[in-house]
Amino acid sequence: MPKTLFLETPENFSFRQTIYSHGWSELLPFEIDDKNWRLSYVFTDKKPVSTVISDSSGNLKIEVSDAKINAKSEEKLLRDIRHILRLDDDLSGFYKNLKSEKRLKWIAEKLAGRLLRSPTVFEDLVKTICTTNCSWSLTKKMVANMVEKLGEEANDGKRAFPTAEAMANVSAEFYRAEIRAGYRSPYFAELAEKVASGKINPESWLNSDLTTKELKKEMKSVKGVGDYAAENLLKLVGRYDGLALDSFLRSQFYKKHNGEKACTDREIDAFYEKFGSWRGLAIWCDMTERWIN
DNA sequence: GCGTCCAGGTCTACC
DNA sequence: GGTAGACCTGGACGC
Repeated sequence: MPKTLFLETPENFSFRQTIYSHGWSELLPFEIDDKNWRLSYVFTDKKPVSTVISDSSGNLKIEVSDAKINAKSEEKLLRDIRHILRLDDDLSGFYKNLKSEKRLKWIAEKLAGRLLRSPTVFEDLVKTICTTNCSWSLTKKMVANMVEKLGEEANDGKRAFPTAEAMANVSAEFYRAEIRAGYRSPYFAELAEKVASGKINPESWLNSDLTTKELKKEMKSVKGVGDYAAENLLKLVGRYDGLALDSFLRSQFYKKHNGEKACTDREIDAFYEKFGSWRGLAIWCDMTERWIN
């Protein structure tokens, strides 16, 4: 039996802009229904909880697969939903920063800029490594394999993203043969072991006292995380000073601002320098303007 | 059917 | 600090 919960959202929040803010909504356990604008996700607590989230007159409607969910788990579930949809993020500084640029005024008007994220930094870290040096279809396949082969099943048959412990229980060869992760396989085995054993704690990156430069260095100490991956993770923990340039962003920039011609990363950097500590969010919104506008 | 290219890059060795 | 070459996979493309 399902159960329905509601969660109040801030005035300057757009459910559609947030769930479609980047590709994360296409990576399991996320599933997006962009005809009815519903987002599904399987959360992990003591046992997996399958949910369908939708916009309901300015509030969030959350359909939970397990009606027996207790008060404590319900509280954690709502806290996780606040986290993934960035309900507590303050983007007023970003919107103010954009006022000087008329062509970007749509960002504040449409309430864009909240980047969907996972309940844990660990999950975002693994998924980010899955985006490196491969097509988007392969990223989806690797993540789907992890969820289907290592994730715990909820009562409706859907599966959660695997825990670090579950990921540490399989070998690099498993990642190569079953997940199809290729050369990334030993990276995942090593990362899972380090997180499961407490040698590294990606969740601490959310509220770290380190400077962005120091935090980026710490992120890059994880095998498989380079400049792009670290800057993407920084965006997901709320720091936007890096552009996280990848082949997608570069090609979009060449098309939109450079007459289809390639240019250097330094030139792209210079183009967004005026947005200061918000430049990473500015370039992402600029390059994805056509996604749902 | 087969070969090549490349995609939401990173690592290592070397200079 | 900068750079060349290697690295898995699988879809797209040309032949």
